[in-house]
Amino acid sequence: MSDDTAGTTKPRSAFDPLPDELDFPSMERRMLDLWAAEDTFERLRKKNADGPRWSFFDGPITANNPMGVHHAWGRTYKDVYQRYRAMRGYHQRYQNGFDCQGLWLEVEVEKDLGFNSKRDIEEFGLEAFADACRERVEKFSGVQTRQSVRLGQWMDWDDSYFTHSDNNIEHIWHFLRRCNERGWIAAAQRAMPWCARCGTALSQHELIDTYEEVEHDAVYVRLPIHGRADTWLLIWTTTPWTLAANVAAAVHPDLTYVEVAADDGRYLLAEAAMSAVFGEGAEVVARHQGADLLDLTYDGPFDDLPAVSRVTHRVIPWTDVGADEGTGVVHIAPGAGEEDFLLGQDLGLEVLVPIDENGNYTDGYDWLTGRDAREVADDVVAHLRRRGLLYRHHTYTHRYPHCWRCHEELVFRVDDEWFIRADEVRQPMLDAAATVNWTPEYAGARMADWLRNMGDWNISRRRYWGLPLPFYPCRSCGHLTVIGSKAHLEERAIAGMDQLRELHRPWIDRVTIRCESCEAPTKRIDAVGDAWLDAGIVPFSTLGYLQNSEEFENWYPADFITEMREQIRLWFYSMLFMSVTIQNQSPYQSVFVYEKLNDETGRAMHKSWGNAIDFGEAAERMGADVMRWLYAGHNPLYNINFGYGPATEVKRRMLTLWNVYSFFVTYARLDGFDPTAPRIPVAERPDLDRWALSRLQGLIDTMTASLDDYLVYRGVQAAQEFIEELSNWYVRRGRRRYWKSDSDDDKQAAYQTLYELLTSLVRLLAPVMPFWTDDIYQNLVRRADPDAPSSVHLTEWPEADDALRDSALDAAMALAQQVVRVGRAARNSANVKLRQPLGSALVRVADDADWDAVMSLRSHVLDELNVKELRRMTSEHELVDYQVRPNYRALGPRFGRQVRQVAAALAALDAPAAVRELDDLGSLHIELEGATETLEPGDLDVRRTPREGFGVAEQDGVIVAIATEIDDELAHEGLARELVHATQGLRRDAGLEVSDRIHLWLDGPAPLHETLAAHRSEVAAEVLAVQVNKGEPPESAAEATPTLNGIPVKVRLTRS
RNA sequence: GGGCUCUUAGCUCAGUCGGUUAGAGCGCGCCUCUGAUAAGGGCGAGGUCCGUGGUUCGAAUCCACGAGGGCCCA
Repeated sequence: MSDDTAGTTKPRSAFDPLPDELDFPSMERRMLDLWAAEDTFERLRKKNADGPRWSFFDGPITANNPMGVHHAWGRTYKDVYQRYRAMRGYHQRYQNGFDCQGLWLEVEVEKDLGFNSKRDIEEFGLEAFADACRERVEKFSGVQTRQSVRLGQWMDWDDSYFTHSDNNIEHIWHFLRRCNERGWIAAAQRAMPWCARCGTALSQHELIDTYEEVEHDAVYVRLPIHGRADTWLLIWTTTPWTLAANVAAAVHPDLTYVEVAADDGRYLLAEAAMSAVFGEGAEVVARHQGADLLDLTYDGPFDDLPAVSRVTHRVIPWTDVGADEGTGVVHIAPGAGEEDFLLGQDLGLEVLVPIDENGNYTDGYDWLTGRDAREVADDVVAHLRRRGLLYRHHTYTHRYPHCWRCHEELVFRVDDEWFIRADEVRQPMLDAAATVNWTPEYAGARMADWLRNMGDWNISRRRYWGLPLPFYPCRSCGHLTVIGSKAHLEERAIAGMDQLRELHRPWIDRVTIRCESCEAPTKRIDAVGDAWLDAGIVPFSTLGYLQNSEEFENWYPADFITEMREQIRLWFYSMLFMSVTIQNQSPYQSVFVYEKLNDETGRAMHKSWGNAIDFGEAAERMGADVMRWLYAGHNPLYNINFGYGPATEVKRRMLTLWNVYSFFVTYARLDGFDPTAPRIPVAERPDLDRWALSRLQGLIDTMTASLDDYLVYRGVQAAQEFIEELSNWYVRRGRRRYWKSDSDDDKQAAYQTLYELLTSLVRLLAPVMPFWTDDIYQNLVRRADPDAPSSVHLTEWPEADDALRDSALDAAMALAQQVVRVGRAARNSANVKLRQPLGSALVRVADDADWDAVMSLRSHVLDELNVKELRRMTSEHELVDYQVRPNYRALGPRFGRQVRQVAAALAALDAPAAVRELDDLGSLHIELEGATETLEPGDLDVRRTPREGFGVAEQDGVIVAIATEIDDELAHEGLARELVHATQGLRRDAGLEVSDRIHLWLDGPAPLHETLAAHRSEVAAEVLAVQVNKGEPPESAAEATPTLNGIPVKVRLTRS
C-alpha cells in the first residue's frame, strides 16, 4: 500500500477478510445452507426455463447400499456437464434415477433377514418379502440422495424415478408386447450358468469377471465298452456330480486313439493323452481313428440309478475335443453343461437334468436325490470306487465361475428360459450405435463388437422382487398372450384384479386372464425379468412415452449419458435394444465412459480388504470440491487411484489459488478497492496485465472445448497450469504494484486485472468446484455489487474476447521466463545468493527478434535475476564449449551409411573454429573420402556447454552468463536487502499486520553504518519504518540478532 | 481358444513422423526465494525403455517370437 494511506480514511472495502486457512468441509456446508436458503437451484431452473433443451438421462444407481466413492466419480461427471450446460443457458430435466428391483436387491434383503435360500423367502411370504424390498429401496434411496447433495450434485431430487414403479413396469410390458408382435419372444430349454443358492440362472453378462481359481476333485472314470471284455473307455471330469447325467462320450474323429494294456484290461484313450495318464512306456495294443469308434456303446457310470437306467450311452463325434487335458474322450452330460447341451441338441441326445433349481438332485437319482450337487464329490468318488469304475482321482486347480452376488460356485443346468431373439434387431442396433458420438472412441468399437456377438437376450429370472414378465402361455391352445399395459391386463382379466395392489409378485400372480386366442383361463409364468430391462426402459418410462407424447418428443433422445465402461454391455446395451425396437433409433447421441476406481496403491477397493473408502468420510475429510477436482482432472482412459494421498496433492494445488485469492483480498481491503469503479482500458494497462488477460482467453478456449467434447480433464489440467502461473509469475511479478505503485492508475489496473482474472476463473471452475467457486464469488462479486446474480452458478459462462489475445506477448513472456530460469541456474552454479544484487547478465538467444522480445520485458528479467543490466552475448566463445554434431534427421537421408563417417569427421574438427567458420561463411566444409562436402547450418546440431566456474547456464539454446563480481556498492546494496529481509522476518514473527508502521533500531559494526548511510531511506521505506533510530529501544521491542553477509547485526523494532 | 491393449525412474505416467544425450509430477538429498504462500525456484541422486532376434546409417518407437499384466469375446 502506498504511504499516503497512513492516517487517512479509505472507503470501506466490499470484501470480507479470509480465515487463516481454507477448510473445505465447513465451507461446503455453509454453501449448501446458502443454496437451500436462497433456492439457488430453483432460480437456475427458472432462469433457463425458456432456453434451448439439453437432455441428459441418469443411469439408475442401485438403491441398495450407501453410495461408494466410485459412484461419486460418475456423479461428478454428470454434475459437471449439467452445470456447464446450465451456465450456457440450457433448459434441463435434472432427473435422478434409482434401480430398485432385481436379484441384487433381493440378495441384500435376504442377508438382512438372515435367509439362506429361496425356501426361506417362500416361508416368510412373498408379500412380506416384497415389503421388505420396498423398504430397503426407500431407506437407501434416501441415503444416496443425501450423499449426492453433499457431493454438490444438483438434481430435482423430489422427481427421482424408481424402476419398481408401475409406470416403469408398464413401459417394459409395452416393449415386450412389441417384441412378441415381431415374433421375438421365445421360451427354450437352455443350459445356463446357474446359482443354486440364488436359485436362478445368470445371463452371459453376469458371468463376466466372476472366474476365480478353485480346487476341485477331478476323476478319471473307466466305463466298460459293450462287447469288449475288460476294455474300458477312459474319461476325465472336474465336475463329478455331472456324471449321473452322462449320456455320451465324445471323441475327435481325426485324432488317433489307442488301447493301452494294463493289469486289469485295456484302456481306450487318445494317443496324445497317453503319456500324461499312464506315463512313458505304456504298452499300446491297438490303434484306432476317432471316427472308427463312433458306433461303440458303453455302460454309464450311474446306470444303477432309475433315472439313468434306460439311457443308451454312445460314443459320439465332436471336433472341439482336445487331448491337452483329460483323456481325449469327453464326458457329455447335456443337462448339466453348456457345450454338452448344444452338442446334444445337434445330435439329438437325451437330456437328463439331475438337479433342481436349488442344486439338489431330483427324483430318480436314488441315494443322491435331495442332496446338494456341490457337496457330493467325495461320495461320488467312493461310489465309483466301490463299483470298480474309478481309475484315479486327484485335486485339480482351475478357474471356475462364481455367482457375482453371493460368491457361490456356479453349476450348469438346463432349464426353460425366456428369451428375446436378437438376430433381427442386431443390424438396426449396429446402425443406431454407429450414429452415436462415443468418448473415448474405442467405446463405440466395444459396443459394435458386443452387438455382433450378442446372443438372444435371456430375460427370465426365477425370483420374486422384480419385473413380472407379462407372459401368459395358454395351456389349451398353446398361444402366448403378452400383456402390454395395465389397461390391457384389466381388459383380459377374469380374476384377481381386486387384489392387485401393485405390479409385483405375489399380487400379480393372483390375476387370471383369458387367452387372446381361445379365451381359456390362463396364468402368468412365475418368472420375473432381468433388471437390465428395468434400466433400459428409462428413456421411455421417465418421459411418459405411453402417456405424454409432447414430453417424449422434447427430451428424446438424450444429448448425453455417462457411466462406467462396463455399462456398454449392460445399460447402454439394454437401452439401445429397447429403443431400437420401439423407435428404431439410438436413445443417446453422445456417450462418455470412464474406467475403474482403485485405492491409491492401484488395488481394487473391497470392503472385506479394508481398503474401501466411505463416501461420507471422504467428503468430510478431503472436501467434496477436492474430490470432484480429483475426479474431473483424471484422464478417463485410465483407472483412477483414489485416496487421501492424491487428495492432499490436489489440496496443495487449491492452496495456490487460495493464496492468490487471499493476497488479493488482503490488499484490496487495505486499499478499499472498488470493483464497480470505471475500468482502465486494457490497452493502457502494463504488459503483465495484458499478458495475464491474454492467457485467460486461452484458458477459456481450452475449458470450453474440454466441456463441449466431454473431456473435462483437459480443462482442469489447463486450469491447474493457469493457477500456477497466476501465482508464481503474475502475482509474484506484480505484487509491489499493490502497495508501492508508480501511479494510481497502475495500481488500479493491477487490482482490476487480478479481480477480472479471479472472477473469470471462478466461473470457469464453477462446474467442477461448485462450492468454493461460489464462496469466492459471494465475497468478490456479490458483496461488492448487490445487483449481481446471487450465485456464480447463475452467471453466464465466460466468452473469450479476441481483442484481449496477444500471442506475441505470450511468446515474449515465455522467453523472458526461460531467461529467468536459466539465469537463476547460472547464479546458482556460481553460488551467489539471489538476494545479492549483481552487475550484469549476458544473454544469448536465437535471433534479433527474440532479443527484442526479452528486452521488451527487461524489467521483469532484471528484477527476477537481481542484476543491474542485461546485455546481449556477442562473443560466447570464452564462456562455452562447443560440440558440433550431425543433425541425423537431415544428414541420415543424404548420406545413408556414410553418416557415420560424417559424424567422425565432425568430431575431429576444432569445434570453436568450425562454429566460427559456420558463423562467418554460413556453411561448413568437411573432407569425406577425398571429396569435400558442404554442410548447411540445418545439417548440424551445435551444442553449447557452459564452461565451469563462470556462472553460466544453458537450456534449449538460451544461455545466460552472470558477472559474479561484487564491488563495494553492490555489497552495500546486498547488505541493505539482507537488512530488509531480516526486518520483515522479525515483523512477521512479532505478529505485525502488513500495514503496520514501525520504529526500527539497527546496530552492528562499521560496514553496517556505511550501508545505512547509503541506503537508510530505502530500507526504512521497504519495512514501513517511520524512523530508523539510534540509541536504545524500549524493553518491549522485538529483537533479532542475525549474521548478515558475515556481519553480526542486532535488529529491534516496535509498532509505531 | 480367439481378438485388442499395455509393460519406460521408488510410485503415477509423457515420449509426435524412427534421429543417436528418454522426460514430467510425486517422493528423496543439497541449495535458494518469500511484504500472500504449509507454496515457489535451482541442482542432484535414481533407467537393462520386459526379454530375444530382425529391419535400418540410426530403434523406447517398426517387424517377429517369447514373458508378464489388463480388457473384450468364446
